[in-house]
Amino acid sequence: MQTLSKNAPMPVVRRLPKYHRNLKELLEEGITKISSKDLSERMGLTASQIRQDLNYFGGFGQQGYGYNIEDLIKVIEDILSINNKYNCIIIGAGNLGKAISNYILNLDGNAKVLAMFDVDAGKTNKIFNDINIYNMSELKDYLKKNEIDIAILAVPKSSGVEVAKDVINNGIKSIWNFSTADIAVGNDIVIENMAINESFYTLTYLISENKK
Amino acid sequence: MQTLSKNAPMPVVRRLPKYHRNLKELLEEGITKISSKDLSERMGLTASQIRQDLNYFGGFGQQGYGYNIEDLIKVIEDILSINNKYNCIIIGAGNLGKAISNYILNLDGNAKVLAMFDVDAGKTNKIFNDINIYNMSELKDYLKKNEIDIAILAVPKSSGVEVAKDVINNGIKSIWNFSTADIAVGNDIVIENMAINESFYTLTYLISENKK
DNA sequence: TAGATTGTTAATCGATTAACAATC
DNA sequence: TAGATTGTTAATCGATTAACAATC
Repeated sequence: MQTLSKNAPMPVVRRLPKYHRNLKELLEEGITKISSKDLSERMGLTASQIRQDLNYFGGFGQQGYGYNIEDLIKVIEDILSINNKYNCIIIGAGNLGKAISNYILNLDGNAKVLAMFDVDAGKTNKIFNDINIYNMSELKDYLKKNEIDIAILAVPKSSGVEVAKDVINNGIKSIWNFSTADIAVGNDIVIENMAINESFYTLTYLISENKK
Repeated sequence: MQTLSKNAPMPVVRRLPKYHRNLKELLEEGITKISSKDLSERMGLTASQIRQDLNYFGGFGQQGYGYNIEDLIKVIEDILSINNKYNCIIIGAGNLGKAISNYILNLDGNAKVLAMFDVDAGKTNKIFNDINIYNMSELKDYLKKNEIDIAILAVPKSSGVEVAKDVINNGIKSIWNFSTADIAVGNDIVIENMAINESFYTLTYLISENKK
């Protein structure tokens, strides 16, 4: 199916995974079609927003009927490129790196962790989830020999910027950053931050507001 | 200092931790004052936005001078309630729960994990970061006997909703949710989601856009 | 005082909601 | 056909940027 993006706004893009998740759940419940109104009630959005969001990418519904759930799931997967294969490495083999490895393992096989890296000799030369944990000194060589799509940063703040530079210098074009470091990248590099600090301090703000 | 919030918009609130982080770094570099213009260049925002953001909470700068960094840090910490004490428990003592425990340990002592819980007998009755890991069956009793501010959910999607209900039924008012479950809460409960799915699929979207 | 920079108002831009004609 | 619901345009709302008078 042709889904020509008219450069959708990021708030719209970030809602797509939520649509995807809810539609998958509906399908599991045995439901095959849904109207924007019913979906809006389930998700706590307006029906108008759902129709507006989807129409950034195309007209996937049918007047008088609604949306076919199975079709819509495929469309969204197509837009988000969920079903491509992503080869990943994780830098940092502590609890965080391992937790991310578990998360990716539970994904439907579209992403795969091919290697993990750590500076700590106590963590390297081991296997986790069938994945080799290499020493950081082997990173450069590894990236030369393997086609890696995504470098996942699970390192302390102190080494975040340096590690990011390292992987970019060795050809990495996309970074998923779990470190609390502020990483500035050039225009041809994609970075997505899991901003744990922002999240925690937003929570403490909301707690204090909630008490008022 | 009086900082009367005129109900600041959430995008502003979520930028405050970034201001905080950058100001802390500047202070460490030995800088004591900064103009909105200089800060905007450092952070990649507009000077206007910075002034606008801060003025939701009060006038903390000085014409012709700029902002005193130390003072501004304190103001932001006050707004975000960073320096309150937060007693936390973590549900889920796998790699994710442990990673979160490490993160909180590295915070400046404002938050503390008092207990961890798990269903897996192989993980319970152990100690991690000096924290006891209890069985989930002990949760209810624990919450009766201890004043807990934040329940952190590091459980699989399948049990997310149920565990959230559990903690709320036992008096918890704030949840930091790392599970991929969609958790709906009442109006008096605060929830902050670390939406890993949204983040990953946004990354895959950006990667595909980047290739165009 | 002159220069710098804020706080704040006004203008613009973007995102969400409402409305409704098109159409299944 | 009548009813339902989309796709899309218009209206509203909110957030960002620009401009500038106030003032340190």
